[in-house]
Amino acid sequence: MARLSDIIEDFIKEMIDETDGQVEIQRNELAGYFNCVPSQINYVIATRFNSERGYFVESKRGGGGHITISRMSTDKPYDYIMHIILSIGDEISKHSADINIDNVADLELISEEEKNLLKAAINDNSLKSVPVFLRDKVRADILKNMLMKIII
Amino acid sequence: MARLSDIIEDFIKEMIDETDGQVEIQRNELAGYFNCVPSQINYVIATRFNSERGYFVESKRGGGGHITISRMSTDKPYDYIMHIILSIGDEISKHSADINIDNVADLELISEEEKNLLKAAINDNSLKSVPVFLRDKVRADILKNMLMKIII
DNA sequence: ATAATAAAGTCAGAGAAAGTCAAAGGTGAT
DNA sequence: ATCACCTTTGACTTTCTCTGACTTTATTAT
Repeated sequence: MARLSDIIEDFIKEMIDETDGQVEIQRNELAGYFNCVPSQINYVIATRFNSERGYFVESKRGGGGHITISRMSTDKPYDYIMHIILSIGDEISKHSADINIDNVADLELISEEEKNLLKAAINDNSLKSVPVFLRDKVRADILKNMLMKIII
Repeated sequence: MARLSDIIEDFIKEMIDETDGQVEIQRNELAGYFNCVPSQINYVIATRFNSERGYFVESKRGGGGHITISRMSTDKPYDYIMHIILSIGDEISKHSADINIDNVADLELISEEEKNLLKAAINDNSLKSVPVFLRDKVRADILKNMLMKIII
């Protein structure tokens, strides 16, 4: 059951694919196209095109205003994954880990199978014996260790 | 006299059969159909569609929310992996885990990359924050969960 | 300069869906 | 009749989405 936000997300991603990593949108125009309030575009951008997901957003208000969304470059998979590893820190929630994993999978830096394995390794079922206060720490260790293995 | 939970279980299993191993349900809708409280669906899922029984469950809350249930595939020659999963027990040493992983890789049931990921997930570096007395238990959970994901 | 207009941003509240948990209700074996 | 185990229920919580009123910033016309 794809919600409107999902549809808008897909639409923007297709635009980005077609334009080689960067797209400029008009918030009101896009909202008009999808028959929603303009602020929903902000919601989609905030939840789907944030930096955790590998996107960079700039905008300008006033006449001729616009929103520019850029996808981080994946020319150098090693650098990109290394960047993620470094950004993970000592702890990571399951939600945040999933986002990072989806991100590298979306960029085709890992296969679907690898994505599934990464997710299976760090979900709460795998970590059910670990005391809750330690889980996010263990999750970060596992994720970093596995990502590191991928680029080695 | 079949309890309602059994009826719901059968119903979901039939849906899974018809849709080739994976089904997406709407918790409230299903509860409405069976005239029960929504949380009964959670009960059925927790008791009948858990990983010990070869199912994987994911879900999303909020508008457009849903529950996805996947069943281990039966048409692939993965009996051996299931056998290993069942034989692992509550704990497994790193050494023993490595042997099992090598075995599965030798039989070409998983790729080299998958083998590396499995090993990376369960080594002592990944588990360095886990108290030593708990490590083999966590290792067993992670390994079983990942292997299960492979045969889904 | 100033005012009007044309964008985009913010934020809180309403709504939509699933999750949790403990208490109550059945059922079957001893 | 009791105990242990399974099932059912519902109140409360958490997460995700959508909306609209209000604010801020930039450009254009007077």
